[in-house]
Amino acid sequence: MDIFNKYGLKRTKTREIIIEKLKQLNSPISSKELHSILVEDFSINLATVYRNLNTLEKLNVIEKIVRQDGISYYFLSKDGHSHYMVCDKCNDQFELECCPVDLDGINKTNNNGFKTTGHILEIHGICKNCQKDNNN
Amino acid sequence: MDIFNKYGLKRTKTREIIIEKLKQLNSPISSKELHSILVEDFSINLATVYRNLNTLEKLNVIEKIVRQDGISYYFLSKDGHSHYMVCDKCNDQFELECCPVDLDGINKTNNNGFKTTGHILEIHGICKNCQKDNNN
DNA sequence: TCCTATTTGCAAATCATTCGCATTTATTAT
DNA sequence: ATAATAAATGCGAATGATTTGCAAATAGGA
Repeated sequence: MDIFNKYGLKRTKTREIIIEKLKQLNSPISSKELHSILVEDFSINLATVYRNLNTLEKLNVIEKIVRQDGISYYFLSKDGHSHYMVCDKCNDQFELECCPVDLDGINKTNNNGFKTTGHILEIHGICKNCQKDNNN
Repeated sequence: MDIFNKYGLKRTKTREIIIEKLKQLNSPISSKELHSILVEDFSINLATVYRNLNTLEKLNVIEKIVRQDGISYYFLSKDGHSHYMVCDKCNDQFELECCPVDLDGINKTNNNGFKTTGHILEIHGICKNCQKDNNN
């Protein structure tokens, strides 16, 4: 029995193409961006994209990160977690090879009884391309 | 000459009380929360709070962080940067003693020409209090 | 004190996201 | 395969945070 069925949800065409596209992209994308890519090939409503991304996130099929622009970005869940470098000029993204956060250290140094469950890290900077293009 | 003057801006009562309150709080706060605290004692418009927080951020007097709830939080700039643990239940915040991100490691491991300028880190978890209160 | 540029208050606009509701569709039992 | 029904979709309206236009108020210099 598949994951949708398990929670009384349906395996719809919309969900398939959303998951498929996220797999292709392999990089966080916003609801609106994803919608505008999908409409090129399918008739699909923006609200439906929002709803499905929310659903898929609850099922842990995808993950969400809210960037500093205040917008939610979604990507297919992977084993372990991932972080990204984001170019401040072109918004291009690069996945980090590994997680550079010292979790043990955090709990040792901050003995305030806080039980950490996760973390959000986002590296900002300028990508290779934008460093040349001094325009913009 | 003070920093406002330097940029052709005025030292208004509003700005003074905003800075004063952020100093007292010493912890990131949203525009709306700040406004609702300030209106208790002063007549001040929400849009004015938004505008001033934006202005102060541009002057680097304060810093902004967009949390996973999609809302902007502001706090007085300090020497060096700071990160916070945020309780997923009560939203209480705790400043980290030090930055647990291995920046050198990042640049060594990810040799993609990206020039890092900064990073956003947010630790999620459950605070001491909310761990007892199994209610909520 | 007067002048002028900056601020403020207020209401309307914007932008991302969510919601209500009627219609369509995926499942499951028949 | 067909009917029954719960979930999904489209569409437009609602929401909530934040911004903006504009007229009135105010700070700081002459």
